[in-house]
Amino acid sequence: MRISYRDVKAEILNRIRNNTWPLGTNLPGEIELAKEFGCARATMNRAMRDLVDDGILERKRKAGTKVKQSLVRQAQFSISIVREEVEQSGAVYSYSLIEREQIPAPAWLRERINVAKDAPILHLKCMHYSGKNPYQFEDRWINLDVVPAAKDYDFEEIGPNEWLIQQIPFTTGELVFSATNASENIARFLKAPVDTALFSVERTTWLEDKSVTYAQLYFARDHKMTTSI
Amino acid sequence: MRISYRDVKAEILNRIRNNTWPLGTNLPGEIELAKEFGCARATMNRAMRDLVDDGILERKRKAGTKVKQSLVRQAQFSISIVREEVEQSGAVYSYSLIEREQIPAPAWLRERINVAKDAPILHLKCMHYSGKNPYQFEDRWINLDVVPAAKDYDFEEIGPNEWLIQQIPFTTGELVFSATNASENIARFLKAPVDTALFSVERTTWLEDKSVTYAQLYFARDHKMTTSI
DNA sequence: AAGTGGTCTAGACCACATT
DNA sequence: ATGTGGTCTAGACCACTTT
Repeated sequence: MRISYRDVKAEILNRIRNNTWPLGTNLPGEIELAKEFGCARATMNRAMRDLVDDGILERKRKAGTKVKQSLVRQAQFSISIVREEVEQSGAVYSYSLIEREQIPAPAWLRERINVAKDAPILHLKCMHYSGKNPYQFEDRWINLDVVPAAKDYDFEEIGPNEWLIQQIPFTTGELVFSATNASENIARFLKAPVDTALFSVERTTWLEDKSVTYAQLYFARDHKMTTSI
Repeated sequence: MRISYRDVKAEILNRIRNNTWPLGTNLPGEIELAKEFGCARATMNRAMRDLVDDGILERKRKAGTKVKQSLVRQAQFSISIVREEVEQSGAVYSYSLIEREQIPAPAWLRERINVAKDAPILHLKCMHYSGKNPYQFEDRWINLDVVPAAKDYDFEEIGPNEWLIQQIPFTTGELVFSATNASENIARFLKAPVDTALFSVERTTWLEDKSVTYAQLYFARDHKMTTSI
């Protein structure tokens, strides 16, 4: 049988496991290994590139390939829109807009995202429900200089999260996960006692180099985010 | 100039952006597209496989390639060992073992991980520090049937997290992120008021189909976990 | 200047899923 | 049975890094 890049990956992992190639080892070059494994160089190359993605190997031109000193696992999870999150759990999703105001960018926001002084900002507060239970409280700020269409959209039916993804799907961003004690206000919306520990996410989004939106998301008590590694 | 798979990716993304290929569209086959783009089929293939990894396209043999209906972004972050996390922030890492006991697996643990009744378990409590500040409290349970070597290791110098990665680097597992109100006990260790919202992680680890370890990790108050997408 | 990985090509055959 | 993606090969040239 021909050698598959999967076979090559498996064998390389084996050699690392059984200490033929301990952590930190420099491996032979692609051409040499390909010859030893009896496969084409392209096959060896794909296997090794895959292992770089998996966080197992490091490669540098001229320097060669080595086994990473510490094998950090790559955890991965997908960020979907809230509605899909809820519906995937089998519950009925509903949404409600709490507040909508257009204001100049406050100072604290200008420290977080790159907007001009007095740039027009749309500030929205809304709730997402899973069945009858509160699921997430969303506090969102949209840069109207970048997304002027938001000015004319009422956000009564569709949440800003879902609307924005439809409008400008190709953005980069940052996610910050943390834990927050529920304020009186948020506690009321999420039907939890004040000071309850809430899982929260801050999300910042850019389009090219322009700041699109900043959002603080507070999940209902006991919310868990799971990922396999 | 020759067409690179990066060029192909960029152009495909452009066509999705400008609605040449709206969400959900079925794309032409590889051979046809490769001809149109003026590149080899292998190049087109690599570009498209990359876009599948990026969560943009879906491919099925015979059925063909289509733009995903909803573009869920893949957030990725690497799980390193605590010491490296701390040292990467520029602080000095230190560690201390609080408690070490060997007991039969309690019932609640047997519900979480797959261990035999009365299987010997090593239970460890420890603290990780960033400089003089508490960084993480770790409550860990190790299955001695799978990792018998832990029986003879004292964990005074090296934490179970780091030790386990050295011993059995190739494991699979699950991570569960949540927020917890600090118990009296944990609050003391993390030098935070009782009920402070703490970012916490549960980690379950398997080797093949055998349960290796279960850990509850509580980070110091205001801890943030960041990832770019 | 030289060595190593990065990528492209053209062609071939395989594997899976649908018809 | 057929069409589409999945992968392997052999060969070539390029690009980055270090010497």
